[in-house]
Amino acid sequence: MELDRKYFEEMESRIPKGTVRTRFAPSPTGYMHVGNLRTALYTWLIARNAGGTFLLRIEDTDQGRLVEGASEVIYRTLAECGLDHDEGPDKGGPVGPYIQSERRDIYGKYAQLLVARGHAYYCFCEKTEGEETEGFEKTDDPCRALSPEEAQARVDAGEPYVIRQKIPREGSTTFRDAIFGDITVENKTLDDQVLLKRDGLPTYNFANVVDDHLMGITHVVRGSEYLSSAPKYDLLYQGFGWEIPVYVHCSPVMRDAQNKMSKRHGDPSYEDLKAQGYLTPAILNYVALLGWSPRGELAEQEVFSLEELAHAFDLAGMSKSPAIFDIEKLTHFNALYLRAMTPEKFAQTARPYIRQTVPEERLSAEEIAALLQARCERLTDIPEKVAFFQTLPEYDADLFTNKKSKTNPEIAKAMLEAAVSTLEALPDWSQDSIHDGLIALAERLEVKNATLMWPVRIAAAGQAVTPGGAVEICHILGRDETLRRLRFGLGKL
RNA sequence: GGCCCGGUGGUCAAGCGGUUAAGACUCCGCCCUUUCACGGCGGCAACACGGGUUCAAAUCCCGUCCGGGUCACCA
Repeated sequence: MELDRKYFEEMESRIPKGTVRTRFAPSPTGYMHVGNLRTALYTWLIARNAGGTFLLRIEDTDQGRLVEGASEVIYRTLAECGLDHDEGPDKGGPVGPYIQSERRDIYGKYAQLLVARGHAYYCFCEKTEGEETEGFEKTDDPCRALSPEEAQARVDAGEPYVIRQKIPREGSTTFRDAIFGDITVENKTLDDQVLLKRDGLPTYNFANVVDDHLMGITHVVRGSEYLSSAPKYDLLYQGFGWEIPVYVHCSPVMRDAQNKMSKRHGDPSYEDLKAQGYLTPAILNYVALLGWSPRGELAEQEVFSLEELAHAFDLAGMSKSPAIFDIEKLTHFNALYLRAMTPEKFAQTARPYIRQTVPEERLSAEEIAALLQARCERLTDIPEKVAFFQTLPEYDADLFTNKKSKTNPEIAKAMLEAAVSTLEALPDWSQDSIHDGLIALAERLEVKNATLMWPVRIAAAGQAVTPGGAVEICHILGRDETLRRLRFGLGKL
């Protein structure tokens, strides 16, 4: 079989040089789990930190696993997160196509090139079904010894075949990882992995090497589960005579000490987290720190915008050990981001959640939001917290008893009666006048503020714990509703 | 099982031969206060184990144990 020199020269000529190029190469499963997102983030950060190029490649090597709309999840997630790519299926670029299923013919040609270079061979053996897992000795594949002419003859005769990598039997291979350093393995522990399958499609490992090279990828970022196949990658690059990229193997994100995060275990995807009321920047911030930490001056900093991350990011800060995903810490970051919003922005964000349980427009979403900002960690906490504004909950009279506020049913009754007449007589219903009126009343009655405020708040809200105090709640409810609720409370005493 | 990687409080995580072993989350206490929260202050809690090397080891070496990954015509 003739090798088409021109083809390879043409492919080579398209490869951009002299800049950092990274790629995020997900399989379109329709599910972006947290580990995936983190890998995408690190990959993006490496490119942006160096002023390089970040590209997206979809690894959809068929295998019947096609999920409708799965690529859209990827595009949407990257866009929402601000991980913009410079090249990709939707953007084009010099080294396309960027979808593996559209690159099929490429792999076959390169597999043949590798055979010609003596680093791969045709194998005509029957498919092995992994039934010999017990025997550790890898018996040499007889096809490895076939002469090129013999192999070619059988191919020409239409015999089915795969193409396998020809791993040297002797010696060892040392590869370098940016995080793990130099790792050496004996070549004899490596197997002659299949490069091109019987159906002519490449295996994942082969497609990756070919694509990464042809796309000019300088930093291969991937999960540490690929660490053990890295020496085979090196041998492949060497076999082709290609420059070996920098490997960046990221340790996994775990759900607990022994299991990775997984859809199967019901661990949340990026979209799930958003649905649970988490903010995108908070998720990114948390996830970035799960496996990377800043050095030097920034070692104490925990809150990072994407821009700040892009500046601060360095490979030296990457962790070698797996990290357990802690939803509580994510929640903490989320609370931080919620509080850091401007009141206007927060109100806008919170409004739909408020309106879930407080549809009545008369009850100001802005005012309710103001009470909420320091008091919620997730947006989804909101509906339940504010429902009492819309509907007075059923409550028991013993709520009026509170030791610290020095109230009991008897005192509460007196306080509510006094509060009702004070509030009725207020010249206007501004927050200030409610506040001043009640404080003055407490003073006049010679009780501590809490003794008056507690029963008022309980009657106004119908529950022991509320966002905001008596004054704010009364103001939001309005005079009529407040008085109605206070009188109703009085009825219980 | 072979090979590879990892192991600092419950979790994330500084540390790079000499530190009272940072910081954050969680939890607990106190202050603030009109409940709760926010904020402030304080506290509990760690170098897996055993040998070396060294004046000196969480840091370097070896072994053990534990955990993970990988050994597919899956990605």
